[in-house]
Amino acid sequence: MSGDHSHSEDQIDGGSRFNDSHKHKDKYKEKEHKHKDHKKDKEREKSKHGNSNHKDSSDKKHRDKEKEKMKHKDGSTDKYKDKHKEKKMKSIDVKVKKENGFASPPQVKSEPEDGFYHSPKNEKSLKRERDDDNDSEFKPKKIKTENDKKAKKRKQDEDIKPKKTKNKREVTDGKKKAKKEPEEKWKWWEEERYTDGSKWKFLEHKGPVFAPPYEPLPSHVKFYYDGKPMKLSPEAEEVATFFAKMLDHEYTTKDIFRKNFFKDWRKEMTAEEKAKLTDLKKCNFTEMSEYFKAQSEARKAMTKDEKLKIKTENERLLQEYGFCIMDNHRERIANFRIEPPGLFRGRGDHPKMGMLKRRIRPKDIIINCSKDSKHPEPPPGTKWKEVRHDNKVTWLVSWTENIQGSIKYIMLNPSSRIKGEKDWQKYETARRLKKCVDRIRNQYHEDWKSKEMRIRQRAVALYFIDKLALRAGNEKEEGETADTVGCCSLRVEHIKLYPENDGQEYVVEFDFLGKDSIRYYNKVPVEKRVFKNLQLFMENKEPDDDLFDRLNTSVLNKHLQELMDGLTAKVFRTYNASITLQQQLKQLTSADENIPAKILSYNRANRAVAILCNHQRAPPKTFEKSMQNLQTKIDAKRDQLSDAKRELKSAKADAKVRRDEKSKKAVETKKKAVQRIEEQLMKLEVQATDREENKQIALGTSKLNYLDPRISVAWCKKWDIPVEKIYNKTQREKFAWAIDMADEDFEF
DNA sequence: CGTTCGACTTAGCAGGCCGTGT
DNA sequence: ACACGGCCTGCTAAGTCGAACG
Repeated sequence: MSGDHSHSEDQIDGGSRFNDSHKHKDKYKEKEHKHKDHKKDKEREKSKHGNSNHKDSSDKKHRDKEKEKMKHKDGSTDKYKDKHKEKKMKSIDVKVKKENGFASPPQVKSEPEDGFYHSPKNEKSLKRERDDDNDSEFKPKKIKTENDKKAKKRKQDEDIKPKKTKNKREVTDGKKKAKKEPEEKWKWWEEERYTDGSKWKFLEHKGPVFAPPYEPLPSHVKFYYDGKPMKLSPEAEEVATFFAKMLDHEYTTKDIFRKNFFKDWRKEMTAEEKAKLTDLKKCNFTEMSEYFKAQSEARKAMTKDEKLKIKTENERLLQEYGFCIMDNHRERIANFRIEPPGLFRGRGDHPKMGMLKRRIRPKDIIINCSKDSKHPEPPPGTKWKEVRHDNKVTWLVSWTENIQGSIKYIMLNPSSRIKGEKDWQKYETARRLKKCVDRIRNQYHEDWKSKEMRIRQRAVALYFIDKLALRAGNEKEEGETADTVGCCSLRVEHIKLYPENDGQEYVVEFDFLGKDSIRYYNKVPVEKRVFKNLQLFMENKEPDDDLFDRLNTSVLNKHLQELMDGLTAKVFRTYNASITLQQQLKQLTSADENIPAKILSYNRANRAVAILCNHQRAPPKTFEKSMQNLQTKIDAKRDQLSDAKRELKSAKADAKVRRDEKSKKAVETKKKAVQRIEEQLMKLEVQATDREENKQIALGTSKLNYLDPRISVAWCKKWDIPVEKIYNKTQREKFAWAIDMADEDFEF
């Protein structure tokens, strides 16, 4: 390989990093078998580069070489700065007292003295506590005493009130920012947090909602084998319907999918079925498939009444099972329905696609709740696998899934206290990184020159994580999952080095499949020293060898932990995402623009982050069409505008002649009309731009997971933009803490 | 020490809900 | 009132990372 990498065509397309990853799958497929045994590779690598002696000598050689070339370098390139231009770079005393000198006053938190509150026994403090205490903006303290009162009161009368009814007004009067927060909303962020590692003191819930039982097909819907109708046993039939439902999907044509499916299907068959059904190709599911399509049509065609009935029933289920009581508050559960059985479809080229995801029964279920709560009842005649009372975890229900053998959980909604606190804490950690990132960057620049290979590798990897916002890249078990990588698991075949490319020096081309098999493609100029190191790391390796053979995520994170308390690889993503948003907003927002234009700016800032984090999406199927529609609207609006202008002109002329009040008024009216239309036109145009730029970029992920909401809230307040323009209802619920506490001066 | 497990966050997509424009 | 399409929500897979394990 090497020479002709098969990407030329990709590069053409506008230098875009965005390509349909799935289209490229085949390329990766070939490679797949090649790098079959990683562990071995790694070992081999190690011995290749030997320990001490070999390594040292080769390192040294390079070191010397680099030294001379290194001169002009080092000052991080402008490019780099561009990307990370922080405003406050000056701090010379990067060192500072910082991230450990927490003065955390482990104050005695007053524990409400009633029934289910028992005092924490082990008072080991949590990271989170340190974060907080350490952070100036973050002061639950003063509120403390007050909180205690509240806490007590909370516990007795308890606001276990049924859902939120209000809200409505807040939307309607949108503009004048919700003057009165409905006081029923619990502001957990003004209260103390647990310091003893417990996640709750009291937890009560109704358990999960199971998937509805299988309903056998009506007898007129037939399955055919080898052209002949065949009645299947209910078990086999159910699995057959899973396949039938996916029939128009491309993956039912894939070998692996079919093979996995057939194998698992046979396990559900009776002996006779098993004997008879030996070839998937002879199976005809089309009648079943048609039947399901008809069903779904029928569902769409239901009357209002029927739909309403379903809706009501769903609401009932939600009210009954969708909430729990945690520490005296009624909190929304994220996923209270157990995943129904079906055929597993992993993302990308997944070796297990098509396998049967089995039905979860009560005896698979572990319930977690407090001892003194009313325990959820298993369905009649069944038993839970276990009921436990572990308040060191946040989940309510768990079970083990059969495809990967991993554990699945039922947990709370993002709007819950328990998720919110964690989220808040995450951003506080990122803000602490901001305080010492210069120091850390200096350090890894230094480490590029280390005589130890492992340190250089660590330093280069960290540089990628920082500069490119790559994920950490844990190793994965081969054959269990799609072949995807992150930073630490990059292989030689995933990068190409160009001493010079398009007039730039030391360019690295990345091309690999990351999480969810989304392709990461990027060409970046790097510091010379990085480049040289990469050459060194790649020496004598095969394409499927690990690029960083002396590094893994655990080593890296251990190192990071030493640099800053709570620092891990993913904190860099959070930090860089948030700081980028803040900078971009500062840079792109202009005071004199109207609201739609400002929102475009916001979206562009958001987009910059999404691009940084490589958050892609498939272009919406209806993209072209909707673009066209929009264009049509714009054209119409243009016509309307010129009409209005013409009218204005004639009205003016008229007024000039007549000089009476009435015609003057008419002019004013027309003027207003023109203005209004201009505004509308502009709004449409902005919308078009926004949409076009957003074609294959997904903003949601960064908005939800990487951008400190307080930055957005502050921006809204500063420019008098209603938060509703930025966050929809769900998002506002999730970020209620930020909306409540950030003012326009908030600085990330 | 490396490996596995457990808990929790991050991710894109399908499908349907709902608001908009006619 | 209705059709259309955009966006929201639910879903669940796929990551990260620390701790337990052997």
